[in-house]
Amino acid sequence: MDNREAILNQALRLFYARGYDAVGVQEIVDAAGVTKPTLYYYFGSKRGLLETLLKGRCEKLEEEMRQVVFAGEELPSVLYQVARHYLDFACRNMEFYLLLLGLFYSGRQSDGYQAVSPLIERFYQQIVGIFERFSRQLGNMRGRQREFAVGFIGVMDHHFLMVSHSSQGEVQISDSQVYEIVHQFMYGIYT
Amino acid sequence: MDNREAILNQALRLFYARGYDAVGVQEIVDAAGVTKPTLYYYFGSKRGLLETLLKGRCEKLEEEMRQVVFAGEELPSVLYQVARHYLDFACRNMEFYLLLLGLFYSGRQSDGYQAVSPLIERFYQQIVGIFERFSRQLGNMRGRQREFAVGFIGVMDHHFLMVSHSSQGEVQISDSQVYEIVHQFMYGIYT
DNA sequence: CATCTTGTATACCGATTGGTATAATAGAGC
DNA sequence: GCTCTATTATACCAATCGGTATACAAGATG
Repeated sequence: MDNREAILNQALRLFYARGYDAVGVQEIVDAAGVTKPTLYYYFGSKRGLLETLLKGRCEKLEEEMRQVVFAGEELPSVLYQVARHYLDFACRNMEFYLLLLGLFYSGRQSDGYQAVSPLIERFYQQIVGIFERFSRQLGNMRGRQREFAVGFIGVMDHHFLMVSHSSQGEVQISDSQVYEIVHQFMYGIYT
Repeated sequence: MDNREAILNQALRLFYARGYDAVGVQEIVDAAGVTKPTLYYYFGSKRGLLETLLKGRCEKLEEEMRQVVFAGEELPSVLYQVARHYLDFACRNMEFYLLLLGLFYSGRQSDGYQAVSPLIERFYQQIVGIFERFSRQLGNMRGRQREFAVGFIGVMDHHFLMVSHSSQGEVQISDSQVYEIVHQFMYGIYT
């Protein structure tokens, strides 16, 4: 059972660094110190390995988010808490999070996109739910809840990507940075 | 010389659909109706093909942007024009643009990221330049020009990605959508 | 002890990978 | 006609691809 974890960890590391398609099964099992049949015993296929990897960690993110999405009576405070926890998760699971983003931005006929797309959609629904819950406070939204969610997640993702690009190793995002990101989203750049 | 173009076109189509690493050289030349030595004659390697492909189209984007970045005396009108032209380019070159995004979001040790990263950085500098030029109008920016650029591009990219996901074939972004994106970026969601 | 399930390794499969050595073809300049 | 250069095809390379047939070891259960 320890081997299973080792395979998942090494697969994450390698997929993140060089991409799902560029990494061979042989390389993964070598790094994990096992042989191919062991990998295929646990995951059935390379695609199955990817799906197991994504699903497990995505459920953790979704779980963490569930506890924050409904905490707060005011939209700004909810958005701030969501951003704080979301970016915290991204920093704590940097490799996984960047892998997720990369797969989501890859070609739609690729294995990676097809595996990640339904998981991302679930997360989007959580954020859309926030804007629906506070739609009274925002005046006439004209059904723009999803656009707001897209904008909000887009800003967070892109910021995290750029921060992680300009620093090697551990990534940190301070409270004040989170505040600025959310503030800019809510009130624009003309503060 | 016609074969060269055919190879570039088919490579773009296939890389976009299934990813750079997942597409073999053989498949590209088959689709283009040529043979492998022809591809290697023109581009030297698979990586060289990708770089030629990216460089050629990126120069077109950069050229188009140069004509807009300095047009206008007010920040809002410049941002609106930039967004309009940028998203126009993205719509007109959907496959190329999504390939670009996908490569930029992929692992840093991958061929794709390494080929695309310097090209994207040049584009970022163009946008950073806008916020530097209008820094007087924005009050104390505290060196946040790059953060604004990151936020601006992030919003546009993410919106385009979501629009292209939810529609197949030709993608269009109306003037009013562009207006909303830029408006939300400048003034936030509390309009 | 015998059996059954779980997990792992050796050794292999056909297909495909990126890339190339060699030669043929074609058009241009002399 | 001759040669030079640009372009293309045939046929091949070693290496790697994802995946598997078979056997073997270990622990639990009867």
